[in-house]
Amino acid sequence: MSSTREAPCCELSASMEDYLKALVHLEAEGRAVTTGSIAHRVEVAPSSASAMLRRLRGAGLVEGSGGHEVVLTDHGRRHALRVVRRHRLVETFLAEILDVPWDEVHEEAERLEHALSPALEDRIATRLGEPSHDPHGDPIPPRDGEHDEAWPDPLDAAPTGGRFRVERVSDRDSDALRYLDELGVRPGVTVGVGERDPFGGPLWVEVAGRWCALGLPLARLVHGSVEHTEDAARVRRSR
Amino acid sequence: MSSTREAPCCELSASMEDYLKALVHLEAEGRAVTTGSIAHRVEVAPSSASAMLRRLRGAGLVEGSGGHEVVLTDHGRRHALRVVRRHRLVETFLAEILDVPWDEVHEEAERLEHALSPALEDRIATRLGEPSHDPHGDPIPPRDGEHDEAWPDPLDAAPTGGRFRVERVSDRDSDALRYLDELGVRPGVTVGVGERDPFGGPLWVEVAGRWCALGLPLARLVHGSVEHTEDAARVRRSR
DNA sequence: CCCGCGGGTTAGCCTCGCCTAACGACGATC
DNA sequence: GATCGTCGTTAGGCGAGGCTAACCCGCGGG
Repeated sequence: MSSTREAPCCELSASMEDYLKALVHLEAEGRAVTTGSIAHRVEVAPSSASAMLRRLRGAGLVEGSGGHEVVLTDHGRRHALRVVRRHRLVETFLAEILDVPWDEVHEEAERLEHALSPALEDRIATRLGEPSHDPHGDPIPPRDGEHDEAWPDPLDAAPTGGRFRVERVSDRDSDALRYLDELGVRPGVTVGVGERDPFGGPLWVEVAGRWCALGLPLARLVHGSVEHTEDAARVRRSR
Repeated sequence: MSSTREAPCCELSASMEDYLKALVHLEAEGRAVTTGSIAHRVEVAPSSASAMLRRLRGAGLVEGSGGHEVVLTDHGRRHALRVVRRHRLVETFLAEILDVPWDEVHEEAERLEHALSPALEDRIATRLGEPSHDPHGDPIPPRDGEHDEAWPDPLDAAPTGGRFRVERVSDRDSDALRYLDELGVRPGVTVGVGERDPFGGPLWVEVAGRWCALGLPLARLVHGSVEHTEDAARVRRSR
């Protein structure tokens, strides 16, 4: 039972797992992976992140080489992806088996992911048929092996006039999720991309025949890929 | 998100929940509820239990009045039963929905019970049809209202020659559970009570037509009630 | 009557994870 | 080239929850 005398590396605290997860996410979003961005992500003072990074370095999960760059070691990445896998399996499980609405599953999974044994993780995966994506369209890392966490393009960068296939929606804002769900914007849905109003105005999209205006912050939560890639390349790199 | 500024009483730490659970269990088993027995139950040094009891007293969950007796307040009992409810709901859920074998559910639930939101607790209960008992036959406390945690009689006190209906099996020893399961001793099963070998020898019971010998420690894990209560009263109080 | 012993508490210490405040280093700016 | 933010780290604390060692109290036995 003691948390002290375990294998020197295999039992991570819930906090450590949260930091590892944050590292994977920042990396995947292409953001800088620095003490500050990590602190912001896990909602903690920079000094706290600094201390935790020292601990993670000590555990061989992270390499910082003393400089500014923070990089997961192979070992650290394996652990981190494991946590992400558990999180997304739980989300999928809650949505499919218990009908928890997709805007609530994230918060629940945030706590449950730390309480799942490997055996239970396997059972859930099996029960769900080894799903590849969670309810938000996030890819579920495999038990072991390669995993691509990269995000498709954001909706706000899609070319006007094109069709955009929604593949993945950020799960970090529950209210936004609920709103998008009401509008019908979900992974798997294809929407029409309309005008972008000037001066930071909304982006007009057509969902199931209805036009609606999405504020930029909202549009940026929606990711996917452009269908009929005629002349899209130019617009796509407009940011 | 912060664990600091919540309602001053409503969010209990996982440790506190474990202690509250221990209190309910000791009480139900008729054992003395003292610092020592609590410490033993939560596998902690007596001094640690002492400190925690001070905290629980401070939170108005426990009354000790300074003397030796440790008693749950109404408030404390409500919280404690809530934890027990979550634990047993999780056990039932794991067994029914994920086919986790009954000797494993306890350990998993031990961690998951602290990570369940009230909403999820309700969803699980609903999904399972508001079950009244978990896989070991332990009664699940209702959402609110009265609850009887008392144990039926132990098998080792059943009168020789009678029939004994198994109602509840202690979930604390996983190996024992697995063994009992192999023998066919489960809640709902009725066994025949045979001779008790002398000098602490095993108790012979007949399960589904087969006779097997249960050591006393094992027999004491099995609880239930005597069927055909002819002349049982005498034997039942023999300890 | 006193002694020993079992059980509870106190004292003192540790780790983890968080905080704020102060400090230092580095790049942009004047 | 001096100055000022922006970042990161260090220093110093705090609370929760553990531990060991020492102490204290009450009770049964000699």
